[in-house]
Amino acid sequence: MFSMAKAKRPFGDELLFFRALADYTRLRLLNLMTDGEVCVCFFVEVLRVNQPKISRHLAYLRRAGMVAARREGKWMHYRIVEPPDPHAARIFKEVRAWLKEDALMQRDRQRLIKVCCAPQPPVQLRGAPRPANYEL
Amino acid sequence: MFSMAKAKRPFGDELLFFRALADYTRLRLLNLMTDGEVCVCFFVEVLRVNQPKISRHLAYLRRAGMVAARREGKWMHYRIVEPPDPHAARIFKEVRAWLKEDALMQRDRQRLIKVCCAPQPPVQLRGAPRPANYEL
DNA sequence: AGTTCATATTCGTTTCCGCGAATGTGAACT
DNA sequence: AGTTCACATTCGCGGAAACGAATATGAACT
Repeated sequence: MFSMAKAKRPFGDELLFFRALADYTRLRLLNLMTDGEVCVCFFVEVLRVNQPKISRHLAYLRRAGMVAARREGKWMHYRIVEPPDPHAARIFKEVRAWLKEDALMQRDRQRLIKVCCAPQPPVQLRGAPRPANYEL
Repeated sequence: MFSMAKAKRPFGDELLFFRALADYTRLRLLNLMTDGEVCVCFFVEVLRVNQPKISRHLAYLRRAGMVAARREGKWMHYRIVEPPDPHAARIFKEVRAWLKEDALMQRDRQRLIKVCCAPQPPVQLRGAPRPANYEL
């Protein structure tokens, strides 16, 4: 499954891994998942990015073996998973630690908390399942 | 100098870093420098890639703060340098360890040794300064 | 059955990146 | 001065990646 990508180009696994990290939107998505799984609708609301773009980038991250999805009725929750390769896993962990210190990324996470815990959530999020660790 | 890239895009440093790693030729170049500095002419010979392409990718790596150059007469030697950011430095170190285990990368390094230590070097390399740690 | 809502995918366009070819630069010579 | 050699940069082109808009899928309802 992870080695399937090797067929396309030489050095497929490593390239797929680094290319997944070489995009601002994808880094923002990973950052929002640092404290647990998050529903797609929250990504759209917090990042103020249209929904197809979010879904496309999440699919990219899933192909790279960095996230996994879980269904809950109509909603999809995405969470970070550890890459099978030990080198990739160590790098990935350090990347997330890097993101955690970045000022822009911190603002994104604060906005996620704000949206989740608001007493009156935005219209688009009525009844949406809140991310883990952000229950009221 | 390193923060200059931030002006272009948000999250400039991190993106520049990961994009530098998201190319097969650049990974090969980094891999060949694992044991010390290497002259440009050896990159061309070992990777069998035309010279402007090598120079362009080396310039990219230098902009990303991953390599530094040293003049020696007509020749230019490139070496790996530690990125200033501690997170980037740790990731970078782990990346090189990853490359070191890859089969294709090992073949590249063996070819570098072969070219350097050949009793009769190829015509293009007559008199070229050999890389560090590969003296006859 | 149909409808709605959340998400995924396809489509066509644009934008960006890497490429080869040609040219430029700068050092070491005659 | 000019020439040669090693490397850097510029140029225009082709392919890949990201985009917005439209459409498809799939689950939970009436």
